[in-house]
Amino acid sequence: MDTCISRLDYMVERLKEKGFRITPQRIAIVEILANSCDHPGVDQIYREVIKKFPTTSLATVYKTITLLKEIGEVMEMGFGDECNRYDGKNPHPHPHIMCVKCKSIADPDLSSLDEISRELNMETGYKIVSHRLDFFGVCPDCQKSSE
Amino acid sequence: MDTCISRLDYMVERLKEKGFRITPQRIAIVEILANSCDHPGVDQIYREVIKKFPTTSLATVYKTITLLKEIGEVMEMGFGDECNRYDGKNPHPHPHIMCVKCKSIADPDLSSLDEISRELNMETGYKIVSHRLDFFGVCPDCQKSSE
DNA sequence: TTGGCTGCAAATATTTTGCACTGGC
DNA sequence: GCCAGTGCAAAATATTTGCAGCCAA
Repeated sequence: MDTCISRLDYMVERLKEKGFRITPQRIAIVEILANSCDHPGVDQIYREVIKKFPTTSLATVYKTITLLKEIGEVMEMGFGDECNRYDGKNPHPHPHIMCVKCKSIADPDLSSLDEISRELNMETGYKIVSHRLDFFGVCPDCQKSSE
Repeated sequence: MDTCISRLDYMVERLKEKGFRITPQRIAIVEILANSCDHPGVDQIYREVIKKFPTTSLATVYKTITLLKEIGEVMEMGFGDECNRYDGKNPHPHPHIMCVKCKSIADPDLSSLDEISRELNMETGYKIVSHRLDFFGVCPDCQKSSE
């Protein structure tokens, strides 16, 4: 069942069933997105990929990410300032917390967001399709090192 | 008192007290940011400004917005996809709701966000300095017109 | 008067696109 | 073998910067 296959395998499966070809470059990119907990940016993914496939171009990274976004298996996190960051482990809206110093991003546990969406729907008449909730702060490590 | 002066006057005052010069272009840009409810983007501001001062350059608009961001009187809303949008009426974190069709942005009423921040602080050890909560949906008007 | 501000153009950064070649299926 | 995918370079987009002249204080 679904629960038995890895996120990597699941994403590759999704690509296949949508009729997209499975290339080594795509596997490498999907693998990075599926396995890294640090919500990598494009260039981080790129640097990682060229370790395995040195001729890979940045364009391919962009194209693959765009593809994965379109089939809903990667979520773009929209931090326009720096380059974008991506979540391939959990591509559905959920809260993030970013350290303003080291730029690390973690996934805190916070419930009751869906409830807020529903409340908002009733209140405003909008048909809510998505949301984002991001916190910005200083992580415990950076608080220590700045003393 | 503070409560008696307009947001425009307040922002101009803030620029003065920080030692920045008050130029006609700056007043025009601040006025747009202080008075428009539609959370304008850079080019919308630009097009508005050149109605009054046709020689104004895009660079000046960017510089002024950057300046206002730095003194905390304008909040950047970080919708990286399209160009950025800005809130000059209320530059402090508060929920937004954007229509994915017409790109309009409104300010819904939602309380209890500060509470969530505090909860998060305790839970994660981060020192929260800011947050953003944005909803994406289809506004009532666009729901009608797509039927 | 004078140094910050403006406006122009060039530079930068990021992402997208055109196209010939390659390789997954 | 066919055509989607790749890699390169060029283009498109958004924003920043350098600098000469100007004007708010």
